[in-house]
Amino acid sequence: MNIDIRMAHLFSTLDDTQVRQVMESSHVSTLQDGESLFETGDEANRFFLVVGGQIKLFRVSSNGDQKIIDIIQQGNTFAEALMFMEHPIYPVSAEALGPAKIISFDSKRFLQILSQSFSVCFRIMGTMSQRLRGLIKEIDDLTLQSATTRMCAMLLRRMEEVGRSHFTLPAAKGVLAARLSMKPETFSRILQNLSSKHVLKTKGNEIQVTDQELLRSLAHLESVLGLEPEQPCVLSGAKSLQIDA
Amino acid sequence: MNIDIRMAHLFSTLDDTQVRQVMESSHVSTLQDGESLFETGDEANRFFLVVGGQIKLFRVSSNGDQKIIDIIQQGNTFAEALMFMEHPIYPVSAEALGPAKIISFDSKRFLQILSQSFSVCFRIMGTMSQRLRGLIKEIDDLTLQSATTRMCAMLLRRMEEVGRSHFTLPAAKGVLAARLSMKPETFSRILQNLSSKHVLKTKGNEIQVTDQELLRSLAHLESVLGLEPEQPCVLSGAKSLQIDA
DNA sequence: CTTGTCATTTGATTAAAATCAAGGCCTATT
DNA sequence: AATAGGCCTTGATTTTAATCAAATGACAAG
Repeated sequence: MNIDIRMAHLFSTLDDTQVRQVMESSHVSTLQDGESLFETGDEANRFFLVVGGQIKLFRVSSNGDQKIIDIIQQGNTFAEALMFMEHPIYPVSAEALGPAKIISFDSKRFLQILSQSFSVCFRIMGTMSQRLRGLIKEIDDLTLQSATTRMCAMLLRRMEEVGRSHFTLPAAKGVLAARLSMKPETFSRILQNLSSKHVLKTKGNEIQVTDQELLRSLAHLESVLGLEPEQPCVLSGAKSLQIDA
Repeated sequence: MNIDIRMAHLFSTLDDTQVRQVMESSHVSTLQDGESLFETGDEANRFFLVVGGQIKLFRVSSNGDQKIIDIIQQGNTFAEALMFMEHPIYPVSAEALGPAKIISFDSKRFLQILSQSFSVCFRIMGTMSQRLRGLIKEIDDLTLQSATTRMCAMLLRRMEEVGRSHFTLPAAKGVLAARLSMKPETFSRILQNLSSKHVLKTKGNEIQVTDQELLRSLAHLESVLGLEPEQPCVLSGAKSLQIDA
């Protein structure tokens, strides 16, 4: 096993001895698509590093549909925040999104190592407060904004991430829909509407943004009000999806 | 100056001595609307607590218009994540949104205090992860549930808090509405509908829960599906608020 | 090449909550 | 008591997204 866990910044400041210590309590698993890692309410005595693929964190509501809280990309750790709690319980469920490979670590053991180094502590606090920020932002993404706004914000984020106006969606549309807490149908319709407004072109999972300006304003809800009312979208079912006004 | 900075989770586990130490390096400022606190690219050696008002975090894009990243509400700290980084640079600009009052803290000094003991670090990490959990819960409160569900959950919480089925709403209805992320009108209608279903009686801000059973099930969305469809509520405007169905 | 499965799209409909527009009802001040 | 300004309520309407129901498409297995 020659994976260097220092790729994850949680471990990046550990020296060789510490890495060895940590690895002693670790366990590598290969997961198939949809395979569960843990569920909401399980006792949380391990945390994880995604070595390959993606892990989906989600909750299931009583009516059965799931809200995707986060999708952890390879190279990142998750559930490490819980290790500082008294009776840690996973607040979400986790399963592989496509085939994935993960390493799990014993929380207690890692805490012991932490108590040797402040710099590792500080790093963790850094990640945690970034995550806090992210969640807070997500909360108002979810409350203050419409489905279209959320969609545009996501596209914009993605666009800035890759640095080009042409890119591939980072996951299946249905998954992204859930992530943005909307139904796949709604996702599809919004995309279709943006397309009819010449904001972007789609081909499968390929997106080509053509009107960056408009996308940006839609994503921020500002200036949208300033747009001139245009003739309604010709597509009959799309009445409710009009961007303008 | 008798502000207790322990209202912020970052400080919540500090003892009196530590609070005093932290306060020594602090500085209180009153900001007018639009007054700048720092700009993108500035060296980040302080972090902040919003005591009053709101602070807007934003970036200015190349074409000159600004993108709002976040709005920090009073009682919250911001830019503290940066203090755990190597060469901290503010990634956003910050300015007051309306008149605001903030306290700034010296990051290095705070780190020194942290370095005094692992237990303080661990406690902070503990609080942070609790908060993380809280936010996750809040996210699905907001996404997985309907306005009625949120309302019922809030009433139930309140009821169990005071331990009686008769209680006073903890704030003005409009405020509660905003808290539950709905409009005052919606709040009013839901209350009215619950009333017509004999779940509760209202008189001003007084609530008397009469059907605890039903309230509970509405708050959990379970078993709601099992209810028999009843005749529609007589009030014409209330069609969309029916609980059953 | 067919079949089956799964994801996506499309259309029609319904439901939930926002919005718009009055009114009503307190309570504080004059 | 009269008036004004806040809330809160109510009604009508519109908007948004969910739901239901079918097509369509894509891809892997046989």
